Amino acid sequence: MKESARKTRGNREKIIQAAAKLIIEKGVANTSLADIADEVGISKGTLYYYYATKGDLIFDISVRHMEHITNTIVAWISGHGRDRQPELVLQMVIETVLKSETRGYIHFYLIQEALSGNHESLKIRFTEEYDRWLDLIEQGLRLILPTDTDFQTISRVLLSTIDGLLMQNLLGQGPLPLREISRFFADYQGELTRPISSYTQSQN
Amino acid sequence: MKESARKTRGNREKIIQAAAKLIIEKGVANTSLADIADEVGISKGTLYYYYATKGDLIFDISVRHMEHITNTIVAWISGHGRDRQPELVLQMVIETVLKSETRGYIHFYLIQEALSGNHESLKIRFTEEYDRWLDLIEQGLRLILPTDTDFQTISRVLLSTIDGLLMQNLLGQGPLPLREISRFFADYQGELTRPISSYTQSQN
Amino acid sequence: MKESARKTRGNREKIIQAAAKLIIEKGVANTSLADIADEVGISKGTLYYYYATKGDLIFDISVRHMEHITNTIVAWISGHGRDRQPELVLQMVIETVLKSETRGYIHFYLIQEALSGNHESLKIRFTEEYDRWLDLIEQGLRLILPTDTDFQTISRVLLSTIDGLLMQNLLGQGPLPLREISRFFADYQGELTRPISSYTQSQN
Amino acid sequence: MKESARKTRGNREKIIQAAAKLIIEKGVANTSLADIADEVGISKGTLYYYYATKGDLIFDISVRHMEHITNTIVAWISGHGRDRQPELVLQMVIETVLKSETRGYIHFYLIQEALSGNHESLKIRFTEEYDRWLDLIEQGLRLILPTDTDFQTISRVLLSTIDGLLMQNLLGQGPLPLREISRFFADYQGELTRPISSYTQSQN
DNA sequence: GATGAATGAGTTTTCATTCAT
DNA sequence: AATGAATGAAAACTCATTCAT
Repeated sequence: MKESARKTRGNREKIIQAAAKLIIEKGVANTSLADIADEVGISKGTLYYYYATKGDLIFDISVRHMEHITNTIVAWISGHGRDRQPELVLQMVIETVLKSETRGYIHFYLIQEALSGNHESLKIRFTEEYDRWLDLIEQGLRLILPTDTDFQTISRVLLSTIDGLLMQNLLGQGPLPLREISRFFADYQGELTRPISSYTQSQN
Repeated sequence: MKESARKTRGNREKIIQAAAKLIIEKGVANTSLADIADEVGISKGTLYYYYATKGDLIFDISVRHMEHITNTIVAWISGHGRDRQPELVLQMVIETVLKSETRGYIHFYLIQEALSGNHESLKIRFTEEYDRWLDLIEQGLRLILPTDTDFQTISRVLLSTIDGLLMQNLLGQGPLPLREISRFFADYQGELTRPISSYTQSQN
Repeated sequence: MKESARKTRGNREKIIQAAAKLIIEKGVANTSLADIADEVGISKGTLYYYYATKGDLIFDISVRHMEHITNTIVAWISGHGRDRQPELVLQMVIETVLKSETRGYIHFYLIQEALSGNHESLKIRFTEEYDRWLDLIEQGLRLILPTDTDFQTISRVLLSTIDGLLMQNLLGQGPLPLREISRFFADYQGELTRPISSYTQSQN
Repeated sequence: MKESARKTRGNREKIIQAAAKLIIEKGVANTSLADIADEVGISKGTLYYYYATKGDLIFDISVRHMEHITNTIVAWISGHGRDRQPELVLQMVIETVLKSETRGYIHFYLIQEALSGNHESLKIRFTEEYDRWLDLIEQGLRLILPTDTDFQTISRVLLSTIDGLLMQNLLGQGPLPLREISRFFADYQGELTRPISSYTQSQN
């Protein structure tokens, strides 16, 4: 019992790792279940023993990926937030996401899958998680930026910037000026209280 | 000859329009050549008369899409740049990209295709175009932001933010605070000359 | 144009014939699209050019089969009804259905498919057609049986009997006493007007 | 030993019940061994401890089903035959088969399986049992119909009618006129001795 | 220029069956 | 007795691409 349970977990892990590797290399659409099974060294049938559907597998990978991101952000906040210069903290964050080319790429491919397939639940999951990330980033920024900052907005801009940079990075855009970008956010001095001039309603 | 040349061009146009429409709705991967042919009202065989390959068609669509973006940016700079408040100009830019949900989506899907398939030349083309856009945005910002701004960095952040917001928009993230984001960029006061503190090298 | 249209129709016909043949031999479930394609001498891909779905093909075969039965019944009524002994007419009808082992079997297999798969529309179609057959049989029997017969009931019994005999025939039940069965129906003298004794309500 | 033998029998019973339930709902083809194992609450592996093959299981279910039918007919004859009006007895018989929609359906699905798969022995078994049923029905009818009836023929017609009605019932054919059909058989007055007119040989 | 027909390689998925523990 | 894990063969279906007319 214990034996097989361990085996199961081990194999699930192997499958996830193999699938993630292939997805990072080729994207979800170009990674077939046959490819994954080959990579793990099992048969397609066995793969289906662990995941009833390709979608299920992708969902599992995505959830783990999101958890990883969340954990990483949390770790930064609690561990490194206080004692460093804002700029350096930000630089670390941004670089961590982009530098690990492997980990970064999968983020894009998974979102792409959430958007292209019939994966409504995956889409929802990502949306929820983005909200969580925004909250966490806001918390983190409160530790290193002046209190009169518009934290909500800067959090959104920071998160969006990271996503955008990731995309450009994947495209092979040359070296990104990460240090300058970090400084950009660290130096932000926008006053929260200034009245907003009206152009149109801010709607989506 | 002239006759048929005109016809050819007309059909190419129809194909592109139809394909773009379908891609916006379903993404590249879920749009088959049969779908496109149907939408145009021609046969698949005819489609192949105009484009030797699905990749060729996507490439053509992409190029036109990039040109459209480039033109739009240029128009903003030359036309609207001077006479308005920075904040309003930025808000307009951002909203224009995101609001036209239709047009925006195709950008993501085309990049996705450039990254997922064997479309090295498309990837390169996108990379080059991104550089151009960065330049243009920088030019535009020089007209509305204080001269001591780090234009290069803020341009990159702005462009990345737009890409990131687009992605989140596609995911169905609720209403984005576009007005606040515009103000965020308009209010940026970071000094260009401040020395950069060293953490690590800024590389990709 | 004419050329290809003819080709299309010809191939559709070939496919239907081949599929019918295989279904008669092995039933629908045991007849794969690969089998059918092989039998016709085309590729699976080509098969899908003609029928978008296995269900579509089965539906088409079913409709043709039903039409064939309907036509057969109509032919009996109009052609042979008047001038023969009731018994002989009935015998002919019953034998025609069962004798042509080929044709008969497919009826069972198609109904089986209608019941086992997700073929709601096929089921409906069969139900409608059964109603039509009941009407037609009733018309036919009016020509050969005494006017005070309960035509509706005897039609239903006759049709059900044929279905039941078909099933038993398929099972390999030895020679069926078709001549006696025909006489059974021909000799039926039940009076329509006798009051029905009440046991319970006659509901389904 | 006794202990385990009892357990074995108990589990076999559970498996049969579960399988029967699923077959009635979905037919044999749509009932997988995994479904059955789930329904019983055992593993697929265990299922194979009790039945070496899916075919074996189906065979066992079929045999029990046939026994059930046989017992039912016998019970009618011995118990209810004598003291009622023929028509009511017949109505009861017919309704019993069709009304219990649950039980009725399995008959069709099992025959379907006997015919579609490679179940020669099952086919034979059904054929034999049909002969037995014909005999029994004949015995029963002798108790309630006039002695000059052609019992063999009417038995066959009655059995076939029931099979046919069952099929139409499954198709969803509206309410069947069961009372009228019962009366049809009860009122039959065909003389056994009338010479058969010759049309062709009565063969299958 | 245009088209209908044909194809083949690939994809996801199902499932009865086997077997070591 | 029981089970979880593994498998392989087959199934339906998709689609970019080719080609004769």
